[in-house]
Amino acid sequence: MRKELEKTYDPKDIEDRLYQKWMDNGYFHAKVNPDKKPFTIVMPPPNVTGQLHMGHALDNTMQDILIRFKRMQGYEALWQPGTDHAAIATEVKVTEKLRSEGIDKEEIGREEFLKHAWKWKEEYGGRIINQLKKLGSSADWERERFTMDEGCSKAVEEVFLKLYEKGYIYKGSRIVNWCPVCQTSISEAEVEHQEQAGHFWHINYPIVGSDEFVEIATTRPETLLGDTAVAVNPEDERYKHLIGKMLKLPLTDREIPVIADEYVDKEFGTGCVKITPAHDPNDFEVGKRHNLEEICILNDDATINARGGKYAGMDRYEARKAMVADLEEQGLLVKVVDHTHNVGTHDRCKTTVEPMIKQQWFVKMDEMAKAAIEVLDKGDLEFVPESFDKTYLHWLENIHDWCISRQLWWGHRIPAYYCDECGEIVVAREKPEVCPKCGCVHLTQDEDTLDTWFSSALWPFSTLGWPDKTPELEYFYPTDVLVTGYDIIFFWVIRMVFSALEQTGESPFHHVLIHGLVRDSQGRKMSKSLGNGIDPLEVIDKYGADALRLALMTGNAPGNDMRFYWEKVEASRNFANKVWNASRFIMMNQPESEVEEPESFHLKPADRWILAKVNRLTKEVTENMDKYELGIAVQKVYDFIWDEFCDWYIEIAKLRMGAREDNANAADSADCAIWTLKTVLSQALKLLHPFMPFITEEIYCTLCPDEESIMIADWPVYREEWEFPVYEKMIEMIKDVIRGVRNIRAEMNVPNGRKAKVYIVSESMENCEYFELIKNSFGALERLLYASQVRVQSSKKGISEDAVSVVTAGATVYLPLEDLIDFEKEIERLEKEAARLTKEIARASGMLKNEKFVSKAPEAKIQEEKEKLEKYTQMKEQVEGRLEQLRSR
RNA sequence: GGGAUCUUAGCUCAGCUGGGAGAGCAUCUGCCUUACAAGCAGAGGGUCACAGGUUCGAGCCCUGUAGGUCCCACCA
Repeated sequence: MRKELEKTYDPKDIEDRLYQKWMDNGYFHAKVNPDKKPFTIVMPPPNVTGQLHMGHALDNTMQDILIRFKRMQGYEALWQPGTDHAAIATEVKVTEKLRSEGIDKEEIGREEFLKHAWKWKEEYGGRIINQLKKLGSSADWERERFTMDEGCSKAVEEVFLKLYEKGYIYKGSRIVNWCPVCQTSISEAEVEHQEQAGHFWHINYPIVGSDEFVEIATTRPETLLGDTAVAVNPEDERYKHLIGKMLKLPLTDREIPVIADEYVDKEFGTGCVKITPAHDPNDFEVGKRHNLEEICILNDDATINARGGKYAGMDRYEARKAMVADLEEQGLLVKVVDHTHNVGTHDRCKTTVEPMIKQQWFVKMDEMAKAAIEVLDKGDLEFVPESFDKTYLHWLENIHDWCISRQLWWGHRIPAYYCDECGEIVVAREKPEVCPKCGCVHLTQDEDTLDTWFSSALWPFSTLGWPDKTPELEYFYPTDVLVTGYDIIFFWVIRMVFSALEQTGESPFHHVLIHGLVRDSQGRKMSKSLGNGIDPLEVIDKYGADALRLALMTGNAPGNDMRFYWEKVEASRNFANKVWNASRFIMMNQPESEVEEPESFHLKPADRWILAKVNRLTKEVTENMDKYELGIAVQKVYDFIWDEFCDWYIEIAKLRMGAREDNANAADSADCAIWTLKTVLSQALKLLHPFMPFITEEIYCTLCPDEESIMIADWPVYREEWEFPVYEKMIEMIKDVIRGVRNIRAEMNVPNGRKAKVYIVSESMENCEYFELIKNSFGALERLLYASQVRVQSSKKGISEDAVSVVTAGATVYLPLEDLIDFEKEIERLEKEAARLTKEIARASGMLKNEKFVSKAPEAKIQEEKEKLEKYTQMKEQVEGRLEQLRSR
């Protein structure tokens, strides 16, 4: 059956239709199948409220490529998808939406708010999933999960309970990072350090019972209100005498002691540090060591609280201003010095975080971190590229306990209950009927929810049914590879690893394939505020999903950032069109009846050459896929299809098609070409399919109407019987001749219409028993050489001297272009060529004369150089001979 | 302060275990050659940041220097 394709490839015509077909046929669905080996990837769950951005596009393209590749290789390939409830992100959005409707979150209360949030989730949660589908993602949507669905919530509870029982989860009053805008605690990973220009305020604290002062320097003068000591280094001679003395704390009626602590750096600042245990993590530690009072002076919104006296109610910066003014008035402000320092900000809202003492829930990290370090050391977990090992290890080696409670409503509520009577804490799945301690029936659940990453940390196994021992968990877990950006190694990768090790005893994945960021064309991060983001859907709409995918995959190595260029997408679209048209050509030449596989001895050298090429390509692509070198793999397919298959083989085949009617031999040659075209194309399409799923599917199914889908076709394998070194060499020789002739004609500005005779003088070719085959396989070789006639002979007998000559490795070619030839120029050109060859010969012979090279280099390398030397020597002889001839005219 | 990474053609980037510098875009010259002008055939263009070292041989390995980017870090 012969089918036609449209002249230009239009992705819009096919993408949605094919995606629907794949869905309808259930190709994406993976099931437990003991006859196959499993291959599993869990999709990093995008935020339910999210919109597809370039980062998603890159991340999911990579995963889809791997999944499609493995599926074709015969694995039971599961790509487990889902979405994340994204605690703060969603809560902020829902709150904003309600506010725009005039609804106040606090007024309606928790339950009402959650109803709205769920409604929002139902409404927008599917959006990003549909966008992922546009990209061609072959995830198993039947298994789509949500971090707050029943199963995942059960896993969260289970883990919380287990860790609590083990003592790994505890509640404590500790310094946490507090976001005054979001009004919640956040973890260390969520704090972004930003360098900011600030000041050092030098303030005099009067020494009680003396006229003297102690000068301290601070970047946050407002915290003075919470000072409970001033510390100096015990070795600091300047201040030794002050230790134990009391100071009058300015602007207050309190007195605070001077204490000695190693923490103080003598060299920095004035060497005296004000200690505010309630608002600084270091001071907190100092305070613990010296039993200092912790005076919290801030409200949750970072206004000064009642402890702040006259400053109470002011915002922290307002208070700072007022206090500095007052200090100045009292003559206690010594000086103000410019000072840039790092300020912790909340990564979501960029608000400066305020360290505060709060009752929060923490996960004890030391033991689990140790296990996570070991698993990498043992090699059960590998980063690609390896350099991210250090990032991972460094974080784990310096890890602090993880603050997991959030003062939010949208999320997994902490399964802890407090007895209203005796205050007993009960951690349990269900609210207890009575307090186990005092028997009181009034218990209240903890108001807080869990960090969103607490649930995503369980994603690789919670989605497969854990804590139940499901067949899926048994079969698909641990997963094979996790694909994600380097920016979330801390947030997610690490937490998945230690959670999985703790709960399942295994690393959740064997490999972590890390990619970089997609930046704009100027190298800036794409961001909403800059408005420089490119919407992947717009790209897909304009150029097709395949073009976007290819653009994201080419010219980029694992772990590296990349820039987005429309030109790159355009180039990818052009490639799609190239593939499309090559296929169109083949289909146009498809005879009515199917062409049988020819007897192998019928195959012409060019056929064997391209088979050998596609065979080698298969091997190389597979190897690179296995190494996660997706960029290299697809580049190879691209080069093969464009430079070898289209530019050479199709051109050769064209000529043979044209000659079909001439005789039986020509018809046979044409049949061989058709079979080869089809065979090579379909193999190349398979290799390309993971990268460009739509176009390859459309062509494949048109080309092979009996095939159901390329998605479920077998991944090609390397075939010993497709090695044809002799023919390959031959074709490369002819290609040299053709390129040489084209080159010279272009240089001489010979119009294509002007045909010349071409004499190929070559002993190796003329004597070659296969030469007739070569001529056959190129069909009318004349065409490729713009020749009126092509002759091959072993000597230059009978060739006019007034000819241009081209010396190639295997032959010398003469083009009698008498009227065009400029002998001066011709001599000049040949002299240049001779000089070049002389250099090459010197290089090769130099190497070969070097005893150390000969004795140390591998045999193959030596052989290679010997062959080169021989080749160039021969070529130079030819050039010299020709020069002599021309000079003696 | 620690660490990672980068510096290759005008631009953006590849270059896998060391063995004669590549691609895309851009530029220049010819071509509407009946699959494709989203195309075809050619051309020009690079001391691979710099300085040492290892090696028969270095874009690649080692050391240092300079510059850029990123991450981590409790110096008030």
